Amino acid sequence: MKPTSSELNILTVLWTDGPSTVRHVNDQLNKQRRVGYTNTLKMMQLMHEKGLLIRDESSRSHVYSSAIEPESVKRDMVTQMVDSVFEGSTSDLLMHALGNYKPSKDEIEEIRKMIDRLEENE
Amino acid sequence: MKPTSSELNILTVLWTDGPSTVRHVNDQLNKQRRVGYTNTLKMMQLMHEKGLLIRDESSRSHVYSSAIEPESVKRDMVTQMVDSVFEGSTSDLLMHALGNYKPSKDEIEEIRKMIDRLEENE
DNA sequence: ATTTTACTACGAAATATTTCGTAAATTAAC
DNA sequence: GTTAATTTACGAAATATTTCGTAGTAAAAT
Repeated sequence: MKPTSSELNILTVLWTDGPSTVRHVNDQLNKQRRVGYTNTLKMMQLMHEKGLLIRDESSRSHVYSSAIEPESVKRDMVTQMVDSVFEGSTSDLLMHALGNYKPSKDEIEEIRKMIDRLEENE
Repeated sequence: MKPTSSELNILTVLWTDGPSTVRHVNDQLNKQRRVGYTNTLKMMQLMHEKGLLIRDESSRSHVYSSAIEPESVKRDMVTQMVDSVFEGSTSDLLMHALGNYKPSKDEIEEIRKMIDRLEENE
């Protein structure tokens, strides 16, 4: 699954706030940039048709929720990025991500643990 | 700089093979997927207008090269990805990248070194 | 010199993505 | 019950991206 930029904005709201009306999603989006209500509505209707969103029509204000898990989207986007930009090299991506990153001590420890775990699985 | 998908394909060829004619780029692209010559030509002309490519017109077959460094594009794309998908958390991206990754011992060592270097800079 | 080949220029078509306007329907307010 | 407010439906416009067809031009081959 490779959502477009606008779709991703909507998904992020739903992942964060849970099932929501168009009104709520639109309000959240407008904290970042101006976007019209019918615009958001149309996007969410299209996403519903695509199977990206689930819609509960039982009440007048339809309640939408994400049909896909954030983990799966994140995984796919990392994979796609590695393939398209880093020529298949995950370690190259890691190098770049680490390159312009100032992690806290805690985060560094977390990363170390992750690597230790990887090493054990050989 | 946030090149589109097609633009990225062309840039990758130029980064790998250096300054090239449209013919060469098109040949390389066709190893992956069918794409017409004029299609590639048009893309590269547009990219030239945008300032994404440099064009040497001295010989009949124009020779194009990338106007931007791969490092800078990679950096920008990682940043953009962190912002749009991982809500600003680089370590979240790292976790996902490490998550579905089976690195070799050498690569693990390389990553360790990178982390050690980060820790020193505190 | 004539024909063939390869390339660029140009415009437009095709597709995908995003945005908007208007009408119809339902609920809420008065 | 009428009016006002909110929501969805629908269609279309606007924009961005990708693909293609044709014509003109220069070089190469014969």
